[in-house]
Amino acid sequence: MDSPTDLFEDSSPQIHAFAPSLSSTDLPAPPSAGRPSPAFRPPGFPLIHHLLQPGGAPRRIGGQLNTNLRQQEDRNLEEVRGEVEQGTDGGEEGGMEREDSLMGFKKRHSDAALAAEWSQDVLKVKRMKLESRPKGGEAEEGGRRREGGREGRRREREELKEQLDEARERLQALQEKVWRAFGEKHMAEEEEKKGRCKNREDGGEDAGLMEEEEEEEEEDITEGMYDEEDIEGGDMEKEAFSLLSVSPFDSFHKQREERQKDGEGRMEKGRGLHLEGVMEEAGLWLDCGGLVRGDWHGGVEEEGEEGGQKFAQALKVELGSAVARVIDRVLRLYTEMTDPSSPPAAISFLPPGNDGGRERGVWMGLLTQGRREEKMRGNEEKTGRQDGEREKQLQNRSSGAPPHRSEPSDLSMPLAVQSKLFSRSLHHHQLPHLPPSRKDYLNSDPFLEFSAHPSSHPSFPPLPLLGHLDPSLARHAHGGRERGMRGDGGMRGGGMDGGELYLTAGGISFCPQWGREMCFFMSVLVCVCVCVCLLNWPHVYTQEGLSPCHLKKAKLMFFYARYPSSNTLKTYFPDFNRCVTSQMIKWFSNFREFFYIQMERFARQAVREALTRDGAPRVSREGQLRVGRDTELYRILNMHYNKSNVYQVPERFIEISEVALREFYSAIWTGRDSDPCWKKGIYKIICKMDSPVPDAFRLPGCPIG
DNA sequence: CCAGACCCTG
DNA sequence: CAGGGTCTGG
Repeated sequence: MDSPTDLFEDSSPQIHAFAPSLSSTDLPAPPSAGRPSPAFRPPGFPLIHHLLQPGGAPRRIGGQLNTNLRQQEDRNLEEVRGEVEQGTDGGEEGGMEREDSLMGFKKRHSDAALAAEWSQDVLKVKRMKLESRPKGGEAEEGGRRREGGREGRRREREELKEQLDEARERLQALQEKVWRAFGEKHMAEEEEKKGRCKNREDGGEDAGLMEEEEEEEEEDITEGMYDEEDIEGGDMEKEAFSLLSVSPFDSFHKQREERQKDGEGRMEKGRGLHLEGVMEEAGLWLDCGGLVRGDWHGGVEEEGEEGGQKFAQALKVELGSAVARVIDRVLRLYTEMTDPSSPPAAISFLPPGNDGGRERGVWMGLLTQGRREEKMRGNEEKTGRQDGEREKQLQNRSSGAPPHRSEPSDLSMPLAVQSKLFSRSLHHHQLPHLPPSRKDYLNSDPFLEFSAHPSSHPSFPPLPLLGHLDPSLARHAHGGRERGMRGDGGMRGGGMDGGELYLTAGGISFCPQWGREMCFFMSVLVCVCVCVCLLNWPHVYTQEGLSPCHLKKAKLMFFYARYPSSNTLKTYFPDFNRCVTSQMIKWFSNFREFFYIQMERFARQAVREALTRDGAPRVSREGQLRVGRDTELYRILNMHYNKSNVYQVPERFIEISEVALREFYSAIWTGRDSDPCWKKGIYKIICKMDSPVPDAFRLPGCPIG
């Protein structure tokens, strides 16, 4: 009735709304396993399916889920597993018709099959999300509309299928547009490019003042791609930032807007001029195929779901714009980097499985070599020395030799871009504006990092930050590269996180058979996957949980509130999201546990002492049953909740501690502790004694030093 | 049935 | 402090 449970009035539906819903140990085998593996079968299918196994995410937070939730996870897993199996068999059959039509639609593009597959994968992603997510919503509603909900979902699913078909068509249209743009822009920009190269040689990007800002941005990209020093510098990181983080998603968390204003302004200007249409298409496509449509058209009345809808809506927008940006970027990369001697992409592309992989590798190598040498000439003229190492690299690349354990090759430029973006996000030490090592970073104060900027609500972080926020990203980066393109796309032990995503991307870029279109699609796919990852595992960017500063603050809050509601927690932790809510609640559970254990211990000790002394407990009671600042009990509590002893323990907490101590003492003395539930009464008393947390705790940062 | 508290263990 | 199991009120 008024058990402590009641104090968490609003927490239940929100805690796990975005928590992993699947177990990491039960990842289905890659659907492609055991099948005749076409040489050109993109790992996209297994990739995206693995990505969709949220269990691959670290379980640290997910582990906070209680038993029932875990059971729910298992159930979801079973259903998703079934879905995956269907997806590989029946799903593909069904997809064949569409694929046929798609092939017919784009006969001249020999990679249309890939396109179809890719879009199928996206559809599967959506389908799987639809299958799994509404279950959470169902649970949240306590089964009230369970029966009706199923029919509703079926309807929704059908509705969605139609929309997905429509989305598919739009995607095709988009692809058409892209191909056209390839050819057209290639021709249109040849002259412009020559001019730019000259400018670069003459001394840099300042010369671009007569160019549109858009062109400057393109300059950044190519510089970053071709110049190792630039890569080490920061251009690529800027690109990574702008590529995925600056987006309409930010309107969801308006606080972020200010911080990103700079980059955004730059981006918005540079974007969407001649490619506006493409982007519109991309956005439209994603809008139509909204990933979790059922969620934001469902129970609006629930507060918890409302947040989910907002999030989903925001993600939808983010996905749309991110994909559009990737397309935009990749497209521009292609068109700009295309050498005059090389035919337009649409023409030069070789069919999948064709032995032209190596050939294409050479071609691409030469393609980039020209630009690279140009760039190097410029640099060497400045530095006045030759760089033999670079020559060697160039030779390797142009010979098509597999760039064993090196930076992603230039064979697949977009993927190389992606990989480098990821790489940069993984190798944090290369980021100039961030601490030199992960350890340092983690030892620093992420709480302050976040809350020092009111704008920095962890909504959708810059991609490069992912590597910082989730150590697992970096941890697996190297090993994964070694593994390269294993059949499972570099999966290890069913684990799946952003790091694995990178590995897969890296693996792709090592495959010489991959054509540019393939890489283009994979780039988009990778982007989508990143977004999906972030949707499913927001804790990936919440620094694998809460920081020591969060802990410190929570402990101090415990002086005031032993049973804070999740609303209270949200109020006092601005950088709070659903994933850390459960952890924070667990913390307070642990705090209470420690508190009551101490109370019981000292109460029992007092009882013992009273009994051994003279059998007259009343005499010693006043002396023993107090928690003055001079007592051992106080010292222990202070040590636990206020280790640094900088904070003045509120008097009220001492009073409450005394109440608790005496209640325990009384219960033990009267033998009520034989009742297995004897503590509940005490809990009830204590939970009514919460006082409001001072406003100082609302301020960002640690409340004290 | 489920979320959350409690309990125990590492 | 985290994780897993159990219990319980709603």
